[in-house]
Amino acid sequence: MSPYPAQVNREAIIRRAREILEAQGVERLTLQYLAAQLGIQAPSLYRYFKNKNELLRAVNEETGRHLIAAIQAAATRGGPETRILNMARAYREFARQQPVTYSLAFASAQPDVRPAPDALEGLILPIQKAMADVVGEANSLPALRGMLALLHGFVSLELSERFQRGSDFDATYDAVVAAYLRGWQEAKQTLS
Amino acid sequence: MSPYPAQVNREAIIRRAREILEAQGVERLTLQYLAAQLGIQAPSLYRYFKNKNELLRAVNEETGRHLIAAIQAAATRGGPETRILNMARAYREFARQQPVTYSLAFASAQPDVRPAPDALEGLILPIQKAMADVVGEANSLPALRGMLALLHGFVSLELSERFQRGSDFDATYDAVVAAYLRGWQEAKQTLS
DNA sequence: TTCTTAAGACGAGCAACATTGGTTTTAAGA
DNA sequence: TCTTAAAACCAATGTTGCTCGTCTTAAGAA
Repeated sequence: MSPYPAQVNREAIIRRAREILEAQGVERLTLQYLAAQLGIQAPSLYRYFKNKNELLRAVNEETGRHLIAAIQAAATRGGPETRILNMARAYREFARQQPVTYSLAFASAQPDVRPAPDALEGLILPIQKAMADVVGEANSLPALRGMLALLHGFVSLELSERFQRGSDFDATYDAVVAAYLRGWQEAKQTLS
Repeated sequence: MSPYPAQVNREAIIRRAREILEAQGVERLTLQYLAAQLGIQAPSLYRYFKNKNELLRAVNEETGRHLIAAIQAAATRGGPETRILNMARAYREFARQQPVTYSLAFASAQPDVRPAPDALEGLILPIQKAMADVVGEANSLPALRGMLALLHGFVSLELSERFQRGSDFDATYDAVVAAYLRGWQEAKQTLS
């Protein structure tokens, strides 16, 4: 096909970039270093990505796909409350296992490195579904948004060590998610 | 006192840096540009800050102080639930009015630019106090953490436009905060 | 008033970085 | 064997954070 078999491709670049991120941190992910790890020169990366931000966006969308997979795998069985708790745990587990890529993908202020919104739909859908079962269709959307905020907020604060340390985050997390759900269920009973 | 009256000082530098941040974005806050806006040269800034990260940390701690003032001003009157709702609204209002500085201070992944934990104690205390009144002392700490997560998470997702647009965020926010509080109150009743 | 002094500002320059343009290398297909 | 075009490279540029040594200036001592 091609008159010059490529030594790399987008997938390989993204994979290596994510490895560098988790193993050595964001600041080590320079184009020079990434290229060197791939056995090529930095300018060659521009064959595959318009610029560094586009590369980062691709990395973040890959992170999004992994997170989606983790969420979906956690929502296989049980009632809606159980599924939500399991998804919430999987969400936090994912962020704790891949803190650098998670932060880069979901806590970055830069607009042009964020995953495209529709690339994250698979993340929202299973949670939305279970939430609708728990709190009812009427409150489904605001309840979902609060849940996403709660998960992302807790994980962000935990990763950036803004909680005072010393207590059991696992139990706190479960309790917080449960409390939030209870609050919406209470509303449901009140309104119906 | 000094044999050479300074043309700038830490406060003036921090103030100008925050102006640049909100008016022109993070990427415009380079040492060269900041210095030029102050009428000095970039190397002179190193008289006042060890490096750029220390400058950013000072900027973020100033942002923290402003946020604390806004929170405290919002918690002056009313019962605990009212105070919490008002503080939550003030928190979001602050972040919406100063999105760049807020994101830099509280959504940044860089550890060494984050405000020192004890610099944010004034932020936590009033919320903690009101939370204790609402959910009881026993659950006070986990409930507080969940509340902080909820506020920060909601604001972060809203600022980074990760909610699908089109609905009333004001009402959603209030409803979400109220639901979370209700959930803990429910637990209190159940346990007592 | 003159002199000493040290803080404050500057100029020059470095290394790391992303990015670009032009050139060379390579292997597939004619 | 020759043509071709993709892939990789080399050289170079502009920007950035940062350092070093030097000069400038006004306060306080003489």
